[in-house]
Amino acid sequence: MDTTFDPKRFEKRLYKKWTDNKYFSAKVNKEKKPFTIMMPPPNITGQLHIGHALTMTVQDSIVRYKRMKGYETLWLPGTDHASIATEVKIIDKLTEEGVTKEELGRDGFLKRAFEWKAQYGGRIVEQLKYLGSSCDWDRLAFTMDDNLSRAVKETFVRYYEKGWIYHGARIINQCPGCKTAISDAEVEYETEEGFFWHIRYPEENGGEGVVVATTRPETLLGDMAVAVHPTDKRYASLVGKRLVLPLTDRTIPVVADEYVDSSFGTGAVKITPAHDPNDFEVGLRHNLEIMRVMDDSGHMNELAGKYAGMDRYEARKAMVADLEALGLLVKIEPHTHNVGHCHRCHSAIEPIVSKQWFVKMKELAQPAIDVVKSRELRYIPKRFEKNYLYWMENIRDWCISRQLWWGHRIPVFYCDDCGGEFVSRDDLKVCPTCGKPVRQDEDVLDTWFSSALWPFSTLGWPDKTPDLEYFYPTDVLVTAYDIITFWVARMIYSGLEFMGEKPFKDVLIHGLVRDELGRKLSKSLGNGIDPLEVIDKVGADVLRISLVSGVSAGGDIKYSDKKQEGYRNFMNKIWNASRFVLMNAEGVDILPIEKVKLTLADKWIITRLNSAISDVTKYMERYEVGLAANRIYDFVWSEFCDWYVELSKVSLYSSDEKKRQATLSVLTRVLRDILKLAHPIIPFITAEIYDSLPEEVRDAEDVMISDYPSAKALKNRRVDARKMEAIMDAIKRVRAIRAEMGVKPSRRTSIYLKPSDIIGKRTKEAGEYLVKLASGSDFAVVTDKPSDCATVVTALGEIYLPLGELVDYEKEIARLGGELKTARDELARAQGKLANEKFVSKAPKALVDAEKEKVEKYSERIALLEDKIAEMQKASAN
RNA sequence: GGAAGCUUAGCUCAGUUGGGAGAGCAUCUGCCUUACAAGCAGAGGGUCAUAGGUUCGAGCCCUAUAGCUUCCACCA
Repeated sequence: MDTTFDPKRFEKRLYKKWTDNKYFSAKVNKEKKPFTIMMPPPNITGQLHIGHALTMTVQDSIVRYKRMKGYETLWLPGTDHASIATEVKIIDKLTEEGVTKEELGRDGFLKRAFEWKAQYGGRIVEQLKYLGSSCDWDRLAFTMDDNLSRAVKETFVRYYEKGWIYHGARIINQCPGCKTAISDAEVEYETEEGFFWHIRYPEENGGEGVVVATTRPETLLGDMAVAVHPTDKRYASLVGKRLVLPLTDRTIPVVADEYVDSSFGTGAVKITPAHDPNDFEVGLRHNLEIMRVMDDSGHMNELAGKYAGMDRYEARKAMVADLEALGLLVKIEPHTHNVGHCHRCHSAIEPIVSKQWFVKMKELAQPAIDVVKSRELRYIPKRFEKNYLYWMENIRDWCISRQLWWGHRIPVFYCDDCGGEFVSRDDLKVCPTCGKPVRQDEDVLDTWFSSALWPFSTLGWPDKTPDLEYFYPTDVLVTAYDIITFWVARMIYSGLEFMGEKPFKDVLIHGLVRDELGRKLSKSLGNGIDPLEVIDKVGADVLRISLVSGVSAGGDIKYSDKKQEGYRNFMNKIWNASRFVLMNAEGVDILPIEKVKLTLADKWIITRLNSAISDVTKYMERYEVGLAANRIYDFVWSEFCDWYVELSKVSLYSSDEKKRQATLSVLTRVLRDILKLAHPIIPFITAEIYDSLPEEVRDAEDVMISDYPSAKALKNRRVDARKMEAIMDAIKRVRAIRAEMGVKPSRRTSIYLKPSDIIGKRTKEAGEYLVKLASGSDFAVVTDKPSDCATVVTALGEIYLPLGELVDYEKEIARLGGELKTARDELARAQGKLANEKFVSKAPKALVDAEKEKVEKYSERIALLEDKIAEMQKASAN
């Protein structure tokens, strides 16, 4: 093995081995319980970013863990066509080439889109492989694959037949940039500094009329009324009268409607049913006509008179100027308000009345609410349920049609001849009624319409397949919180509706990746992190554990170079510790640890390993991958490397072959279990080292298909472990006092021990460890303190170090004085507690006993320290 | 306007039936001790946001306040 860890030497090779051997593939296997995760399909818009790396690492860690735990584990990968997002990207590219999508035509455009998919979809797959993702590549899915498209049509038809899909004119969010309708969920609101234009609408008969305040004067041309509150005295006399609509020759009525807030603006609102959702409702109540004055791209249409053809902002400017010239512009007031923007292209969205396809949500939503309320389907952490339920309970009908080309075309066919409208699973060419040619609806479906079906469409639905039977419902859905309403909710009601069963048992929500300053990572901020660059520099394992280590349910994680460096060092630590073990184990027959005579240190590390295994297992069962990673880090570094490897050198460098063999058996066994424990999180380095383990401890062809360690497999040796801990306490205290006294490490000294009861007969063994780890030259058990010695009071007993001239009496007295003070404080504290009757009567007995023990212990210690100090004072006087 | 989360060492964060505050990084001191200087040993550093309450006992439970973050709603 090389002296430093270099992931480039093995990551690709190992991944190839895993896929060649089909370790990732899952089949229906009645002997085993299934464990299934559907990968949230990344959009084929580009490449994976650091957020993907996080979510994929969490999923892969869970999946690898479950696989080692003996489940038939399916992690099903795929990509999403991402209708609008991808179409925008492709159009950008076409624009660079100087081509429009219209010039290409629908078929030409789709050809380009599939080429795009091949390129970017392929790249995403490559990236997932670099990360180490153990997904079943034979099942790689794409939302526009034939079978998934079939599922989409099936769904549409079934909804339609139930009367849950309708075609109607409603106010939708029009994105002038993407030139399509978008759903409510795709609108992002931002606070902007704008203006309130106060405009006078004179009375028909020449009266003053009313002043309305608006933030969008360009919609004035579509005004059909002015509304005031029914109880507003200021305008009571005007209700029912007609006003002249400025810049036009139309007149409009004043209506009274509860919707108006008298205290806001001027208390009079212009009503534009075609361009505002609230106004649309008001219009319905007052039987107003709908007059749409803007087209899909945000330009004024032919009904806008002289403003026709102008962009909405251009028209706004022109109209404001004209109003001013007419003396109808009363004032302009600065006004901050929220403006909706397109989630994709960031254009200000325009509410516009339009005929679109909708899904009725009320009935679909109810079971999806119930299943979460009853905790049959759980969010982890729970607090996200509240968000979800609020959204579901207030859900509005879902606008599913998009004026795009890339996506699933709406399976509705029109016959212009007889006026028939047909919904069909198959593509119709002619009208079923009159036999004339039909045309298909031009629009495509919202991209989430297909991803809503992901948990079962990928398993063969609408056919009843063995896969569906076995793997559905899936076990856990892992995703970030920003996608709950878009996607998670839609999968839940779709699963309940079509499968009659929830699509997953748990939803594990993690946060977003942020930089050191807590900012979102983005290209525009320049703080983006490219996962591939990180992998190239430090390897996939480092990236994985760096990401996962900050993850705690639902919280965001911060990524920094420091963190990355820390875990790079950790990998190196594992690498070198393994190197140490394997070098020493060469040529030695390794035995099962049950069959060898164990040292105190051996027994100690086994109890610690046991504890680590049970903690890590507990965390993994709860999907707390971050905590599992931390626990592994602590065990490997602080317990295994810092202590056990050092302690083991006593045996390894001894001439006792049996002892050597025993300790090497423990070293290799513990190392093996470390590799297994850590494998789900850092798969590459663990697999690479596992392959080099001695045959005797390797229990599988590859660590990824080996059994996960079990705490039950190891017998605990608590009593001896406690002896070892006393020795370790002594080592630490000796080291500390040497450092404090400025004793050079090169200066070894004798170590004399006046043992306490805890160590029993094993003082010789204790001495070996002390000499090795606490810079000793030799060791002896004594009953009295030799002269010119510093005293160290430890759990193991009193230790004397002959430091002769280095013993500074004054310093020693001060140091012991300090220890004395702490001991007295502790005593006082324990006595105080015991003096409290209520504590003694109410606290658990074990606790009270512990306090009593403390009183004894500290009393003894105080007496001892007082003695020592007195001795010192005597010695210094001489 | 509604809701949620966060506030613990200089920084990033752990702390899960309430029983003496932890890690990593940073800082300081000393070490090339034959796995590792990407390392080892030692040290300093915290009225656990503030104010109350419950309890024998609160970082943890309850109430209020402040600051930060996010989500939802969208009053022209």
